[in-house]
Amino acid sequence: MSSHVRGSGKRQHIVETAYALFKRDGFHATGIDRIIAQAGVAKMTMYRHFPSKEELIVEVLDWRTARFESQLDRLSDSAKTPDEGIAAILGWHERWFDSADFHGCLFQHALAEFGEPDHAVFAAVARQKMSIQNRMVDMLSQTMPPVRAADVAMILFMLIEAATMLAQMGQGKAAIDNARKVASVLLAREIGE
Amino acid sequence: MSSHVRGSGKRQHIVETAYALFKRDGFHATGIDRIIAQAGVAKMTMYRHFPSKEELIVEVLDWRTARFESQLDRLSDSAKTPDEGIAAILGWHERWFDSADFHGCLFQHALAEFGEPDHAVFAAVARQKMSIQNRMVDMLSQTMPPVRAADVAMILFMLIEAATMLAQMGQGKAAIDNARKVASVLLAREIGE
DNA sequence: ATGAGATGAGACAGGTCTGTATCGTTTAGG
DNA sequence: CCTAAACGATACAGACCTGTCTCATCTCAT
Repeated sequence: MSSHVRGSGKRQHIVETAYALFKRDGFHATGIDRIIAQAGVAKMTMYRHFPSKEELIVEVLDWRTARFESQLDRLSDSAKTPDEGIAAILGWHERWFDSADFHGCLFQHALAEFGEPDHAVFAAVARQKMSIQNRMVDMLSQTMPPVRAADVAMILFMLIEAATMLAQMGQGKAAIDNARKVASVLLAREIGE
Repeated sequence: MSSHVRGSGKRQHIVETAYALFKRDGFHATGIDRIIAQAGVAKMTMYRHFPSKEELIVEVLDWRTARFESQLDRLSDSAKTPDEGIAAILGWHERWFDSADFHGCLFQHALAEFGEPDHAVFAAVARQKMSIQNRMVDMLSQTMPPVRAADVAMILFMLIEAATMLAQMGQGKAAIDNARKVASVLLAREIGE
């Protein structure tokens, strides 16, 4: 009764259910049994789609990366200048911090639980973090030399990542405000040499 | 032969052994059996000192906070100006990133695995993060008004936290360099209003 | 040296974990 | 309608988890 999800929609349903549980409880703390129970799916159905829990985690992270990218793509369309683009990204994060079930950055959490550099989950995290960083480099390269764009992008990236962590500790508003102050300086004047 | 650790030194030995394992493998992924085996200690010895694994985790975090604080205290003694103090903290982190068994920030990892705000581990993380932040506020208050010192301290704190995470992804050097660039601007000129 | 506390060693309980196997049922496409 | 694939339900294996319990041994201060 509850679900007429069919075709390959079952696979996606498992991914999104696992995402919600991983986000709230963590990866090691979330068992396969809880995922399939929450998804209303047989265990073998999950193991036919994903060869292991680890592969499911990678799939969840990559799906989340794609969704995040498409959301930022929509924001970029309505931003003409780099300043507007950066402001849009900061605004997106500020709204995210206030969303109902915000539990910090899933990729930061994945990095914490799977910190070995040759782990598949580590690679998925690196993909997402480089993706957002490259996005800002591209935006900033419109109005500044590429070397400086890389520095400014990394600084903004660092502030956003830290703001996400601080948001989990109840200081998201102040963190975003301070990130904006630094951004305005970085985008207006020179820094470094 | 391996151990003549005795008295209440056994408790401390368990804490430091658990610290090394938690740091490398994470909290949920590290079982009690591995901790006591690595420490060369009976299971009941551990459970007489710590009522539960969760309390052991809190103890490990608080001990690590104290050690971190005493290290920074020594650095503060040889720093006259806020600029020197901030530079010393950044330098400490830069050396930390290059240390042999660097695996990122244990407190960030704890926050990832125990993200519920009313959890004892969460509180231990918050203590450490506020501690380093307050330390910088105190340093900066020597040469700037307290409101601005709070903002600058938070920005520097954010850059340091993000640099620690980036160091785990192999970008620690560039991250610290960029943190230094922002610090020099924050300490020299005005920001915000 | 003697009694009290700390410890070592290991069995044990009860639960959960990942992953596999089996079998009956449902669904979808030709 | 009919066949082949997908799915649900469940039992199962083997390992690991946290935490408790017992008992022999060791250490140390008095």
